[in-house]
Amino acid sequence: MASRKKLTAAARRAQLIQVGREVFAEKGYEATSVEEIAARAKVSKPIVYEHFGGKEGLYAVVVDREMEYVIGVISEALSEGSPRQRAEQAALAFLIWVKDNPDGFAVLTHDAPTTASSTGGFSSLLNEVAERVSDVFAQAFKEAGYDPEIAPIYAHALIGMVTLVGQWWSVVRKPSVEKVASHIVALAWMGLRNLPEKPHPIGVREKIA
Amino acid sequence: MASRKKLTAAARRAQLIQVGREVFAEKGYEATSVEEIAARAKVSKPIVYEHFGGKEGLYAVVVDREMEYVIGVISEALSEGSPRQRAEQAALAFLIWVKDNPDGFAVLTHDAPTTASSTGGFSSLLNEVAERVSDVFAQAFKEAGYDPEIAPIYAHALIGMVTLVGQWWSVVRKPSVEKVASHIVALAWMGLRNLPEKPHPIGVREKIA
DNA sequence: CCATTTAGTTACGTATTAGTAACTTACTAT
DNA sequence: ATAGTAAGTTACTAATACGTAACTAAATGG
Repeated sequence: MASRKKLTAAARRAQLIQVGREVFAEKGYEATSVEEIAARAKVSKPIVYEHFGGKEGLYAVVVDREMEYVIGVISEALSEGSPRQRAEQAALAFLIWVKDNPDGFAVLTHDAPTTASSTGGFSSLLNEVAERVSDVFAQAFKEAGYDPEIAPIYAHALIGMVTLVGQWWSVVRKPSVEKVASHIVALAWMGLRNLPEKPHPIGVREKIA
Repeated sequence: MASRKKLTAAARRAQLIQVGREVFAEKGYEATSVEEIAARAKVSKPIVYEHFGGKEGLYAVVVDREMEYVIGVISEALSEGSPRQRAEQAALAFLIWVKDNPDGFAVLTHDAPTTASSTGGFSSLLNEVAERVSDVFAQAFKEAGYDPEIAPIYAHALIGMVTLVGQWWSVVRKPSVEKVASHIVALAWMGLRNLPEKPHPIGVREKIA
């Protein structure tokens, strides 16, 4: 009875996706109720069913959008430049995405519904992102004539690195993403052994390699 | 009515912890019902309440045990040797834990309940592990006279790296943990830039650094 | 062998929530 | 204006799950 205005189907759909992403980000899939989404959109439950068929439907749409977006951003960042530049661009792109789109990031880090997991086995969708990046790596490894079996190790390592740092950063929000990205890339590129100037080594004792 | 035998309180408690860990590992906190836990333990629901007060109680116990264990293992691995040795030992210790205790690992990877999050903000408990490792790093950074503000970046990066690789590995289970650990450590220590012999660089083009 | 304790069970009460059926109100084009 | 349609609501069903009260069966010791 509050807001007596009506939206077009498209507009309401868009709004519901936004609100849904918000709530899924906050509570995760299982803990969110359709009713809460409806309430926050100032609309009644059946509307959600009208547009998305149900909870899973809306979730699927939200996830798909976010996945496509982040994969696109990373792929593009990875598409040209020297290897190091690619790494730098990709890391920065990912962190900027985390910064500008915390809800989407949260949705992908939370547990996926136990049932409808498309690429079964993984609990969080970011593993799926890692899988897709793995393919790119495997390709590169193959072309370079190296063992493609170990490509996933590196792909997952790098994604995992950026992901957990992103998660940490999205809570503390300091220092700047650029600074964080530079440190990450320094680590990934130079290794702990010989980090340049600003970024410093991990341990106290520096003797042996 | 099936199994007409009785266990001692301690034994039942131990069994319930084990079963609970199993189920929480499979479905995550929200999606598991105490009824299922009871059923799998071939026992009726109130027993669970008798022993742990409820779902959260059992979950808390399971999590606490697993946390203490993995933190202990990592701390010990980190306690002596050259910096590189420490890193190697820690990574290997972590991966071995993943290998030998996949359920515990899964529990810590899944979402924690939205309500009782002790160290609020984080969704998965492994972030908490990272936090505790951060402290160790910060200490080392401080003693070495470097900016301790950036220590968490490296700590989270390393843990994230090992975690996601562990998650991937716990699904494919190949190659051996030792091999995986060596690759990870090579990456962390040498960086992508100059990986030794076996581990090869990320990109195709090798010109510029 | 029987009494007391300890482990375990059945049966409920209450609450939440996914999903649906039937009805109503705002918009729009003739 | 008004007929028709698109958007939205109320009210309900069915299922699931947490938690508890009251009761029962097995072990243990005198």
